[in-house]
Amino acid sequence: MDIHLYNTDGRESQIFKPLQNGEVGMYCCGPTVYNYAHIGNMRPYTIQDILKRTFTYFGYNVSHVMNITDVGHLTDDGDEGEDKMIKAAREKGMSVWDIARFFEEAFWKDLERLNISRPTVSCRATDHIGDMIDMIRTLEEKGYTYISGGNVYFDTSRFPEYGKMALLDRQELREGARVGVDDNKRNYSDFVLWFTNSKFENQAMVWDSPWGRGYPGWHIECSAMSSRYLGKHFDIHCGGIDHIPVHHTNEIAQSEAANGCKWVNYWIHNEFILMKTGKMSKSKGNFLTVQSLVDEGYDALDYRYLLLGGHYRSQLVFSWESLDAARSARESLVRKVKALAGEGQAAAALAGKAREYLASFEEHLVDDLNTPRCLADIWSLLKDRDLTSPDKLALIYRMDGILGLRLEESAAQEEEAPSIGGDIEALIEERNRARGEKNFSRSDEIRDELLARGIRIIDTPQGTTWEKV
RNA sequence: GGCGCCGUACCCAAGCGGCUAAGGGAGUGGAUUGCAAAUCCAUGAUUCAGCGGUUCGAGUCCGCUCGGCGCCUCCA
Repeated sequence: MDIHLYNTDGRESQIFKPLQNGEVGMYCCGPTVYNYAHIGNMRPYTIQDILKRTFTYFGYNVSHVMNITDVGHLTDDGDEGEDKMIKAAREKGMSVWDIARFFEEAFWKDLERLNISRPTVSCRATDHIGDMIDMIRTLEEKGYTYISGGNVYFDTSRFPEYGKMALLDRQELREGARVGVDDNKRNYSDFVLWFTNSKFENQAMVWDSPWGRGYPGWHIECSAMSSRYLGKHFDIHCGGIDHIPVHHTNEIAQSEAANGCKWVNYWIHNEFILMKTGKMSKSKGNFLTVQSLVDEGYDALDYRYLLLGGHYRSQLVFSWESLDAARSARESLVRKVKALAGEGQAAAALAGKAREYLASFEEHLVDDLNTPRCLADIWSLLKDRDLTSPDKLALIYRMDGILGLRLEESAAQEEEAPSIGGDIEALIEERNRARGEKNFSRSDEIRDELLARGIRIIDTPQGTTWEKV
């Protein structure tokens, strides 16, 4: 089945053609580990997870590489400001190395809670300084660099295709609109490959290099590490839409200049999650973490559902109301799946109308990952009276293999009795006795009491059960 | 100033030239229930910000107006 993806390079939907039959190499920009990742950061990882599952579903072998940026970068725009890692380290009273590991662990935990599968390879920038130095040397040998003010710069005027993917030539950039102009640069768009001349003090992470002791510029890691793990030319590069004009533009320039060939075939960029007050960003402080949603009583998967409810290339404004709606929908799905599972096993094979539903789902999936439609397919098949329960279960389990809402797992989960300082069963028995005697004030009293302790009573024709609120 | 995106029911959100404008949440009515919860059934835009235009046919293409947002070297 053809997989259609919107390629930023060309700004059109294209049929995915792998470089090697049955193989996909994808590189995804990973986290900068000086703080917790926020829920906006989780959108790219979620959609990349969907993309990867889609390829796997259709039989591809996926090599998924993600970097961990654990080298310090700057708090301010341009070459001003304090190193973020050092700032965090000072504030937490930890070393920069410990800070990096601490937030990296927190990141993996968030991915796990959102049911995002781990990349095939995750690579730390600090483990690949040698690769970066090698690449800078190659660029230097080929004449793409110059040294100015103690730092090594990439000379963008030597790379005629600079900014092609980002369509920068169409824009009249307002130089210095937000950022101080670096007088050491020959061209406005030039960028640092290697710093030896730090503008801030106490740089904690430094390495020896042919240009002196220092540290890498912030674009080179992705070029060096992707080439190492995926080769000089690979299929897909993913990231947030904000990376298009600078980070990815610079990555393309230095990679293609160094490698002497086309670097990436498909660029997949996700739009932003916004707060009502505007963009969510670490430096603005108006961000929410996965943990903060959990603290508010939500399941991380409620957020995954919320993300899947919108298309990845559209902005999505986060609100508690929409998270509530996502939670209601997800919990309802789990209940329905649970009910179906109670009726028997999933069908071993799909036939007739069930196949039509699967076909529809697949069609929506390969249409640039139209997850809102995929969710709609699930809801439609649930309501279809012509499908048997085993068919529905089989379909849902299969579809959830892509959507990753852990429906099977959640439905199979036995409710764990919270400790309420008493025996739930005994109270339920007492209540049913009261109901039998039509003593409803007593039975309602017991129900309210249990509800206050987090247990909701459910009367069914088959008897009384309970669930955690 | 330049580049780009968006405006679809009470809310979120698909649809991107052609059957009756997906789906979810909330609401309402009914069935069920001692009452609830859950579940099931029913119910929702003669209409897609506004105004023009192109077309046999337009949320869907073009222009203008109004409103919102993002980017222009920290950023997913």
